[in-house]
Amino acid sequence: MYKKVLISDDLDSINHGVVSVVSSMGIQDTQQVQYCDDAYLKIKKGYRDGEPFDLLITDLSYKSDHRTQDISSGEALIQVLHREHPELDIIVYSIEDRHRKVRHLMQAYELAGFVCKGRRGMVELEQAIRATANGKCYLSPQVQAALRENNSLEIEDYDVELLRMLSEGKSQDEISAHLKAQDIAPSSLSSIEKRLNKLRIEFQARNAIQLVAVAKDLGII
Amino acid sequence: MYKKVLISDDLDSINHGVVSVVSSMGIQDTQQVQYCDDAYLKIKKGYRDGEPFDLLITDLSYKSDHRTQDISSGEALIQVLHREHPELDIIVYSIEDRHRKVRHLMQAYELAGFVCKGRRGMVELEQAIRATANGKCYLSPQVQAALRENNSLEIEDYDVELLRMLSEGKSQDEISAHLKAQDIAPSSLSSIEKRLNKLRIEFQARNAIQLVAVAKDLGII
DNA sequence: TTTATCGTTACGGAATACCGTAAGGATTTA
DNA sequence: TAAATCCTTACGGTATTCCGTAACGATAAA
Repeated sequence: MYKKVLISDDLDSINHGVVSVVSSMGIQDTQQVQYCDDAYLKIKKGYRDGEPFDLLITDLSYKSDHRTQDISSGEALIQVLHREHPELDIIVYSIEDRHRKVRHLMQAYELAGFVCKGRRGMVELEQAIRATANGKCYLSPQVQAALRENNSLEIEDYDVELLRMLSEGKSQDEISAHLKAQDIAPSSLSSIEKRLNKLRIEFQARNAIQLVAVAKDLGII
Repeated sequence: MYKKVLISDDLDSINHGVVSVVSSMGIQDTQQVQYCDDAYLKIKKGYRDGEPFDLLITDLSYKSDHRTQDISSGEALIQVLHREHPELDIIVYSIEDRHRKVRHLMQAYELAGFVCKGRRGMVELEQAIRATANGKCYLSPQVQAALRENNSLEIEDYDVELLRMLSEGKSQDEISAHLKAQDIAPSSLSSIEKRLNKLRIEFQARNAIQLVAVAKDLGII
């Protein structure tokens, strides 16, 4: 079982609940933070002092406030920690349940677990801690299918950029000009049309308006 | 001070935190539910038994699951309770902090308070309970400006419906036909164009794509 | 090397969105 | 009542999107 656990969530009510779950499992050394930067510093300090954390439970979204942060999102925190300390177990505890996103996170950062906040979130979180402490990977039931699916058509950064510019009101002509100016290929109006057409088919959208709406719903932009 | 409090939030971790706040204030009779329908039934039962709740603390968004619900959102719950029991104090405890939405809820349903889930959410919730128990209205600091602002141009249900249909990929022609079929006026293509043009100006959008994107960001659709 | 495939670009036509103008009707104001 | 204002609708022109076709070059396969 884990000895030293760090809990990071910006909402105090969530943090309160998670701490009580972890404590009730007999883990003595639990600390909690509300900012990603604090989480990073605490984990770094743990390594420096020779008493490293062996589990991080973190949210994904952190509301920004008056305190300016170097690390402003849970994913950014996970990314840097996975790079610098790949042996640290990380469980995401988030409202996120979109399979595409879950799969991306699990695979890109080799997460120990992913628990969806929900009606049984605390119960599942306890199961996740027990499982991952034994080296097993844990996923909340509603996202267990995430890893099995292989959405053949992956969205590239280029597509996201197209969708983003569309959502900012740029015409396809302007997008073409912008890409040309930045030496990004393909940049022709025709190529942009073609790519957007592919995206429309993929997301079953009838026009660019619905495409952007769907992309927003899916969290792509 | 309140004697009997009902807490409603679909996330168990949030509920856990709110219960501990309320209990720590010395309120003995606190109950909690995770579905809007349950909240409604419990409150109804309280009145029937002659021991009504005098405060409801509720979230706004409830994730739907296998249990089909008559009341599927916090706003729907608030609406029906405000109509049937206008004397019941209601505090919303939500992640929502968009002023337009907060103002709408506060004014339409005469809420006792609105607390934003955040880093100090539990502290603010306690303040809110103390304030509203004394008949005062409470708003979290970050939304206190909501009531003072008077966004002159209000969005009507009609506009929302237009934006919703746009986001579903309908052409303006199809929207016109749909409105005509439902005997909703104005329904001419020209009127729809004009109305969308007004919305574009209001939201500073360059075209319908950006308009829908902005409307989604603002939570209008 | 030759062939096939894929990605990029160009072009043209149809559909749709965007934008100004104006007529007619309903409502409000003088 | 008469005038002014606002709302709805129609119309026409331009811009943009949508969609099919095709040429061209790069890369991969035979």
